[in-house]
Amino acid sequence: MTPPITHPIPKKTIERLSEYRRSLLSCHEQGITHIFSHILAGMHGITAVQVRRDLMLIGFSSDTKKGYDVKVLIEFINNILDSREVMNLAIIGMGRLGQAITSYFNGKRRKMRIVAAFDVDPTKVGTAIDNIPCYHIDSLAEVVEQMDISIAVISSPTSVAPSLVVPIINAGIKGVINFTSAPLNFPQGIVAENYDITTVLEKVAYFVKEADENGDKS
Amino acid sequence: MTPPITHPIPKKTIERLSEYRRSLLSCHEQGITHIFSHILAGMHGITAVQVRRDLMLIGFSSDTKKGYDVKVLIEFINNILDSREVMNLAIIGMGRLGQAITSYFNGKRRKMRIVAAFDVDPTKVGTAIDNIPCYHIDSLAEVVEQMDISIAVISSPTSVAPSLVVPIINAGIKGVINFTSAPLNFPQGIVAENYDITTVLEKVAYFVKEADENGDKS
DNA sequence: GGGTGTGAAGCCGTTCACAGCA
DNA sequence: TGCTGTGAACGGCTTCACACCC
Repeated sequence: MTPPITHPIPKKTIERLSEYRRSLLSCHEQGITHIFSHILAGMHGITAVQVRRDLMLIGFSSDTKKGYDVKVLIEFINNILDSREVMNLAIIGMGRLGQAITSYFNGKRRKMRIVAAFDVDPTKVGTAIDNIPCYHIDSLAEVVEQMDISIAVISSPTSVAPSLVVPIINAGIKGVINFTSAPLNFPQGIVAENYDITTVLEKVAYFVKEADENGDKS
Repeated sequence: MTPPITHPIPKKTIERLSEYRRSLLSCHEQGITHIFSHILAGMHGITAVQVRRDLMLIGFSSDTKKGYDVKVLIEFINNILDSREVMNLAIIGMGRLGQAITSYFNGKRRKMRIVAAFDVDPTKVGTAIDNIPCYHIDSLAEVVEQMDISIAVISSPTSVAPSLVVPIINAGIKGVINFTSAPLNFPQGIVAENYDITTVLEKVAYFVKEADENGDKS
């Protein structure tokens, strides 16, 4: 049932599919069986055309004019986004941010699971936090190999983040999400996303300031 | 010294300015006084042209050909990004994510400060966590008014996030960063950024899967 | 009429290519 | 020569406009 995959799906569309899916799941739980493009769009503050275009890009179309079948669409998005096998993730840095991410995330998706944490704190190493076993960072390569981990989430202090790059590469990690403020460069072949919380705060602050100074029309 | 501000600066450029600034500050600490565009670019995994274009857009240019003067450039970016007065922020949801954000952020920037937290947990309300006083969410409007808070960071459980929208609007908040998975719609006039951690994880997972299935050239 | 699917146009951000300057 | 500044080309994403279908 996986669509033949025509041509590459844009990054932005992938992001929105992930968001659509969450809304659709929540609709499904509420017993909603069909949904119009403009309703789905409204939930996300975007236009109906945008939604329809995204669905077109993934090759989805509804046969009926009563809106999209929620259950069918969820399945379709699952087929696009989810990997066949469960994808295993590791958290590097099991401080408050690491724990927050773990508890926000685990259990939410069937095809992704945070299976290991890494830290240097001797009070954490060797224990399990929120049911996630915590290892010393030095054993990254072995554990990644043993547990078949493909993605690493960096939630360590910013200062130690740069020193993680080489170990992560050597461990054979395929994807990285970096939540620290240190911009990290990984070689071609590793999917990396820098997701710096400080930057968002500063960005919002800037546009608030701008709105205040200028266009704040009555 | 604030530049006359020609025409609106793109969102993406603002994000990068925030990132450049952090790198420049770290260069400055190390005693580096001048930096070439291609060096700065390399730190962020982008091209030198991109850096120069960004600086062009904010009206910065170097008189010397020995690279950009680090200190001068930092000051220039400060003038763009920072507000004149300190901007006060509130955290809504003082769980692990809220605490993590607070400790990651506070003290980092002179012109932004997290000054209050809101929660419903009676063991938290009335106390101070990491030196941030914690109030009950019901007193949002009063505290926002009293403390002159303009930005709210939502780090509550996803399930309660939708119920925060109206109180936030009524409290007169000007900017919102939403870290939950619930897409929130705020009216025109409020700067809002949805910053969903789950989406990033799913996005990276997708592109890892894609790289695995297709182009993984030797 | 109210909704969907989609070519074509438009917009925005990045990259190219090159002029100018020490 | 090596770096900066920038008009122009390019490419990706969004929006317009409209055909089609219940």
